[in-house]
Amino acid sequence: MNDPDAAPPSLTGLSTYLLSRTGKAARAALAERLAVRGLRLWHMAVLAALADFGPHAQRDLASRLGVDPSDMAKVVDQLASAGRVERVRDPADRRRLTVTVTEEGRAALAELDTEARAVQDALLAPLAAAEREQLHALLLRVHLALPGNAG
Amino acid sequence: MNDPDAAPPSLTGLSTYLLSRTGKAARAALAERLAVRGLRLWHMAVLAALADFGPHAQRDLASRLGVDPSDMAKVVDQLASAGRVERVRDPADRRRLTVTVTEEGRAALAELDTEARAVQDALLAPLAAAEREQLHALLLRVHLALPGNAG
DNA sequence: CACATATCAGATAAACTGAGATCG
DNA sequence: CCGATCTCAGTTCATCTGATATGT
Repeated sequence: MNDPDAAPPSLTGLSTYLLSRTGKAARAALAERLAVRGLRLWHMAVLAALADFGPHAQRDLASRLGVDPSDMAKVVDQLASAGRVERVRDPADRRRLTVTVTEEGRAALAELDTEARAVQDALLAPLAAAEREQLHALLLRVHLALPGNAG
Repeated sequence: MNDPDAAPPSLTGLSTYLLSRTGKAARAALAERLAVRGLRLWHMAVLAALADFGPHAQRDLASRLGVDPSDMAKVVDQLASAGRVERVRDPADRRRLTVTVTEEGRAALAELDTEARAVQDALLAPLAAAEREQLHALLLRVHLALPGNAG
């Protein structure tokens, strides 16, 4: 009760504060795990987008993931250097670079997903399985309504 | 369905991703509102901690909110310049600065809370009232289990 | 002397901005 | 000529480190 590190009720009474805090903890925990492989969160996001939706122009990748095109250039460059994606000029529009995930990329994504599940299990440890599903369903609806995620 | 800006299911299937994304959106939306008053999120957090728990040594404020003491020095300094908190030397231990919220500070906090509620209403618009309470209860349990928030 | 507190200066990483090169 | 794509360089902001001054 008298925990000197307890958060202010004025803040914990706000769902947005809890979202912000738990989201930050989730991100930090996963980022730490990816760092030991020399990867960052955007690397995983790019691999996931390519695996789920197939090859993208670099511009479309940036748009889908909500990241700046100039930053996407660096991320894709790093993934290409590691052999996890391939970049080829689109013959139909030679401004565009078509990015494709490689087999190494798919394998890496599978491992990253395992890491993410482990982080999630740790984070959601206080919740029972049914509660986790509830939480996920609620979050999914909130996420879908975010600007730029229109369903 | 073919929305070119839809997020990858590999990611939206992870609750941690949804937490991270919605949390970021919540933080950004509130930060934008506070910015027009020349405030940032930490300012609100400090005011909330002082209002909820009474005066703190600056070091204890940093510890409670999980922010670096060197950064807390700046935040408190800005709040003091705006007359929202007061700093006095602790006579019992003259290394310590006891920080107290002023009436202006309390008034500001009330306004910030109104802003936060508005942001929250917008963010959680897709959910019914009972669902919002469910979400809040689940998040609260996850938050309490985070390292440094031991209850 | 060892430790704690507050503060300052600098490092680091993430996100954003602007400009240039290539191409449609 | 205008606009889109990719890329590089630089800015901004938050967070973290290190060092210093003061006090216990």
